[in-house]
Amino acid sequence: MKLYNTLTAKIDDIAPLNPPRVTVYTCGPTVYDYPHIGNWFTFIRYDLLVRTLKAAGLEPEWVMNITDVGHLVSDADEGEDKLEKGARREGKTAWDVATFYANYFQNGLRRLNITRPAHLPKATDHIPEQIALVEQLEAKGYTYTTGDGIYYDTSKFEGYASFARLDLDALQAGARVEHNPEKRNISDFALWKFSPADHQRDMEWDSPWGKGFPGWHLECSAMCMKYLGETVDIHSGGIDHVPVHHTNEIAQSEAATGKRFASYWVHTNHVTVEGEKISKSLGNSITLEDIEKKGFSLTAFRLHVLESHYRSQSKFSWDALEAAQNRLKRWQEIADRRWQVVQPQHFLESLPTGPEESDKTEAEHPYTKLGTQAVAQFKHALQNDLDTPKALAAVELLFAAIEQNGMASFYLSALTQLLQQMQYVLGIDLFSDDITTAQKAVIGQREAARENKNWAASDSLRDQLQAQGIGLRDTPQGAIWYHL
RNA sequence: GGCGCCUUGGCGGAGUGGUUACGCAGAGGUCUGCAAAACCUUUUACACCGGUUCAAUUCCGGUAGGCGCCUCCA
Repeated sequence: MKLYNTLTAKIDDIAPLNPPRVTVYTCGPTVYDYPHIGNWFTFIRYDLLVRTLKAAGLEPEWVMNITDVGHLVSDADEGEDKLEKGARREGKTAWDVATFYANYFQNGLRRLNITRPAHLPKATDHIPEQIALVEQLEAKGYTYTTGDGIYYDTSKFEGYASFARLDLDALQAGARVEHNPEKRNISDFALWKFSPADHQRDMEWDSPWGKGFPGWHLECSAMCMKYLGETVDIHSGGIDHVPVHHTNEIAQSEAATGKRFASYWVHTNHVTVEGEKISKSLGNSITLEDIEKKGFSLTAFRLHVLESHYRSQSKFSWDALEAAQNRLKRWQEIADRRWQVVQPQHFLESLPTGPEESDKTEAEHPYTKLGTQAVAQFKHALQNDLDTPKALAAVELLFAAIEQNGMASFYLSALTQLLQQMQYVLGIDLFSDDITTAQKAVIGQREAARENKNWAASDSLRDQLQAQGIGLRDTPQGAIWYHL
């Protein structure tokens, strides 16, 4: 299994600390509003990562946090807490907002067939752990106090800039936002923020430094280490987290433990809509409900996500989603043909005959090999940095052969294997049930009616099946059915 | 202003120093009782300008355009 590692800036072989166990931490959602498709792109891709690790014979233990406090409007710890802001907008408390959107998020995981992580810890359930981490950092001299909180002194952590390859001096010169003037370095960030004097927060806790709430970066370090140990194998998140959030997580965690925080860092790129990034202010935050409202299935959406590589900046458009839905429909029809094996005459003729060639059976036939190749290519593509577009091309390789040559018996094993892989690794289930004996009988009757050119009877039988959700198409080899 | 990425045919999207990616859509044709498919064909695809090379879409340099992060955001 190979993955691009932000830490080393190259594609690395995954070697977990304690194989076959592999620990995976993902930065989850901040539950202050409905997630948009960009968020879901990310979570589908991490689901893919976990499923692929499993398919590679590893035993992933996946933890995804839920941020329900402390994520300020700016990632650099300025501005208002998103939860408190959301609460004001909706006329609820921050606690209500967090609960509502956390539930919505977990529902979304189910709807999109995203593997449920082993743990989905909430920041508000881990305040003591976070306070303990700040105390550790304080004891080691990494912190200082300002009027509004306890800050981390990034100049004390050697190599702070190296993970994201930051140019701190340039950052200083280019800063466009007003920062807390008490900060010693522009990159310093809050570990613990004091509650404001002028109003009462919904969420606040006592701490050795006074009443307040934890900084956003702190929760991930604390929960990751609590559930997965001081060194996690794979840490993942959106690409936007590289320069600030993950850089700060590394600084906090490694300063506290003196150990490497994560061996592999995996980042997904963002998706654009109409060539622009998704943002609340641009009003292009499409939700799952919007997708369903337009008549698209969430499976089609999932397939669309998998049609691009996770590290490329992908594009979302309704046309592209429609293309994915059409493709999915075609695939479902091919999957149905698992039940309709017909040995095409031209294959039988092309098979070698004669006693001296009796070993050269179907297995060596080029058409049979094609199926084996497709399965191999599929697996290889995914285990090589999650190359889903290439994996989908492998699926097409076999599916096109079936469409062109017919559903011959020697495609059956490859088809079944690919359908299993798609269900297991891609999370797209194309397995369908066979039609009933009665339905098969109807098809037989219709064939007979057609023989007799009794078109009225033939059409009525076809309508009868259509009402049961079975479509037919006539071919020279007979009728092929599919689920509508 | 700083840092980074990208530019492939109508759309989406891989990949490669010389051989069809793939999907969706469009056009023409074959087949067809109807329907639905299927099959075949199809528009000089790799931003532009140089360079390296026997050969570049694929490597190097530059130009133009787009995008992302530093600020709402995965």
